[in-house]
Amino acid sequence: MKRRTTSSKTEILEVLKSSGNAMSHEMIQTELHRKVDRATIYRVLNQFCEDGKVHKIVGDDGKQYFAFCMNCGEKKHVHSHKHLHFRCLECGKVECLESELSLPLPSGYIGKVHNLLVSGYCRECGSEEGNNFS
Amino acid sequence: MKRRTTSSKTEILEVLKSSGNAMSHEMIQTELHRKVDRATIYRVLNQFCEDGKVHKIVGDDGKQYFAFCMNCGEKKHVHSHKHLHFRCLECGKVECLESELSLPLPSGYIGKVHNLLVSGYCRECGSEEGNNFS
DNA sequence: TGTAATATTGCAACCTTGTCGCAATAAAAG
DNA sequence: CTTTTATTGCGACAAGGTTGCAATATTACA
Repeated sequence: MKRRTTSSKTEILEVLKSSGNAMSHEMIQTELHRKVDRATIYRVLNQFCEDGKVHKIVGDDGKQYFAFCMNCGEKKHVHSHKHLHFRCLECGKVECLESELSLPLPSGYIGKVHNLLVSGYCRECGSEEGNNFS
Repeated sequence: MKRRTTSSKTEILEVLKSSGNAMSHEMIQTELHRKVDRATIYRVLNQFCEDGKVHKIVGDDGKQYFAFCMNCGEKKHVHSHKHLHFRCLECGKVECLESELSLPLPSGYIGKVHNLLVSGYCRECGSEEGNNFS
């Protein structure tokens, strides 16, 4: 299966890049100028994942989020997205945090995929008037 | 809403306790002797979560898993399940790991819920003949 | 440039997970 | 034993994601 360059792919990647955050299929759809089918968006995103252009994180809301990931997208250590993610319960933003964590597994265990997410309130949403989360 | 003790509740909690792992609704259902409705299982599990008897972790498969959590279930620091989880891609087991991690958030960020999961191959599945994961 | 091969798209259909409303049932209090 | 009301089972539903298929668009190659 040789890949072909299409406008869907370039536009979706562009949206992810310029956003800088991890985005759900829905977020991407609303950012696209053209109307692109749901199935197509997923197919494109899964291709990007395979190719290591993008990585996926599953939220505690059960949804899939995809990120171009400024921190590690350029580097070549594809498929080792061992960093923490943060999802804001207020504004919905999902971002990659820089922190490279060490995750001690029991001996004999082999870790393949990392899904590390904290949800809560980001700086903007946590400091808003009226909000009093702790 | 005062809670009532029912056989569904006691049996489901018993299954979770004796398993020791985090279980999906489906895993629980197959362990129950009696037939209990899917909706009931979810309602019971969500009650347990509210009461701090059990905690929930969302897998990178998008499914919800519930654990009695031997490590912290007895202690009183309810709702602070900041530990790592491991899901085996081969046998499906989901377990709570002991490790208490420190998760550095950017300043101003407020973490509420932790969903920390590594998936891969557990000791038994990783060492089986024929398997050559790396 | 024109044509064939095939990757991609849109659409509809489908599956799974999880939730909800409602009537029937069962636990608890008196 | 009766009343109150939490719980259950059933069916229906919504959302997220995947798949099959025919139509379309890219690419390679003559």
